[in-house]
Amino acid sequence: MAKRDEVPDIVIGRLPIYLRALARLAAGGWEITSSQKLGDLLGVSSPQIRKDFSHFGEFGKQGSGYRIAYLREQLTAILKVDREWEVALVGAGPLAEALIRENPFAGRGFRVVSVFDRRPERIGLRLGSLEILDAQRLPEVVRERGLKVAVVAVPADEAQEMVDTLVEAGVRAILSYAPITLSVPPGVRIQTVDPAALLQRMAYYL
Amino acid sequence: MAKRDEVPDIVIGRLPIYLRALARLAAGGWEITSSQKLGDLLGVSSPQIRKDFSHFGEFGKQGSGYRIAYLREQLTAILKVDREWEVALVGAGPLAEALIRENPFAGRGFRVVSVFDRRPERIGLRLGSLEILDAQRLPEVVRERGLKVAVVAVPADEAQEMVDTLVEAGVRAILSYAPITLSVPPGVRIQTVDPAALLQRMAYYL
DNA sequence: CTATGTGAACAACTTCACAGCC
DNA sequence: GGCTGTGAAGTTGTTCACATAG
Repeated sequence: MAKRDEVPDIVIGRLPIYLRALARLAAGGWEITSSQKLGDLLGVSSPQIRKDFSHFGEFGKQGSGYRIAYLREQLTAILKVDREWEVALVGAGPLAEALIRENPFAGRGFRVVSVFDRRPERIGLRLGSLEILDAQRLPEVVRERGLKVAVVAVPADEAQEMVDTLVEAGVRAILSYAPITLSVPPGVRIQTVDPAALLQRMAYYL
Repeated sequence: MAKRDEVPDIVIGRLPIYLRALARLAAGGWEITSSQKLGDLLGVSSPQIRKDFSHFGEFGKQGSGYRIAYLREQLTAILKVDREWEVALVGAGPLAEALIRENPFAGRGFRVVSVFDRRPERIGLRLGSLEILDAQRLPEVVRERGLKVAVVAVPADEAQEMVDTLVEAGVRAILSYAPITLSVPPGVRIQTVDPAALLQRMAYYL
């Protein structure tokens, strides 16, 4: 039962969370789970989880629950992370270095394949196994490799310009670490990581 | 008109975004703005913004709009970021290093005052001006300094343990970079930064 | 005439509760 | 008996539209 027709974005946003939890359950040796168990683990109600899944199909067995391996397959396919997207990393500062070193995208559908910086003193250096390229070559490389995904880790004043360049070159999903709201044309997605904003949100309750 | 009685958390979550935009407007020399202008800048509807503010008071002038300086004062006070919260940073890997070097919390109400790591080879080293302390001393330092806020940047398997220790020592707001759902008791807030989850969320639309 | 602040109308999301299947 | 999948009910959040103030 399900059309992928108009699934609310808020539901899409929870699928990666479910995937995270399922990966851990699988790593812990579990093969089966239930909406109840998953919900307890995540602080989400069990009907919420069942309703979320129901937008895409019927993944469980009544009476027993969900086979974890199968559910992961389904969710990764829905999110299109059952493949590895090549990612451009724009900005080669300390944060970019941390991203390359700790690689939080590993095993989650993304792999950084090229790094760019505009500062002459950084161009040509290596970050992990990647050579830092001149930001001027960004459009060329994005187009040649057909990159659709990028991570932006440049100062706030340069971010919009970089985003415009990326979009122009064909990128359609951008993760930005610049603490500003960026504008993109329809059909392009952008998400901002703003740790200070998250702290401020929590400070209200202190 | 307003009780701060029961303001929806989703509204609280937007205040830092408004603050970000106001800071930029102020930096650009603007003194006055309107819900319309702010909304255009942020991709939010103008009634949304007015309604959000109305939970806390009346900050504007009919006919003219909002004085940016005054609005910033009010919002920082509401979020309790009109002061500087001292923050414990747990985990001294590359990500922690990037946080210290790029300091995304500067000017936004938070300052990292101590860094901890459990690995003997890292203890005693410096990160910026801070000496990396033995994670064993965490409860002691948190208690002595009365820290209420912490950032967790340790591997996923160690995160829950660190969170428990922090909470036990009195921390009440935690920002975690571990890609797992962590559990905290009532009265303690936690937010997770999971860049891979954000990318996965966007991948759905590719 | 412009732009806020806000009840009332509307839309979106979540939870309930139960039929149906394992 | 246990747990899913799902319409219907309930709740929460957003937008409208206008009275009101500058």
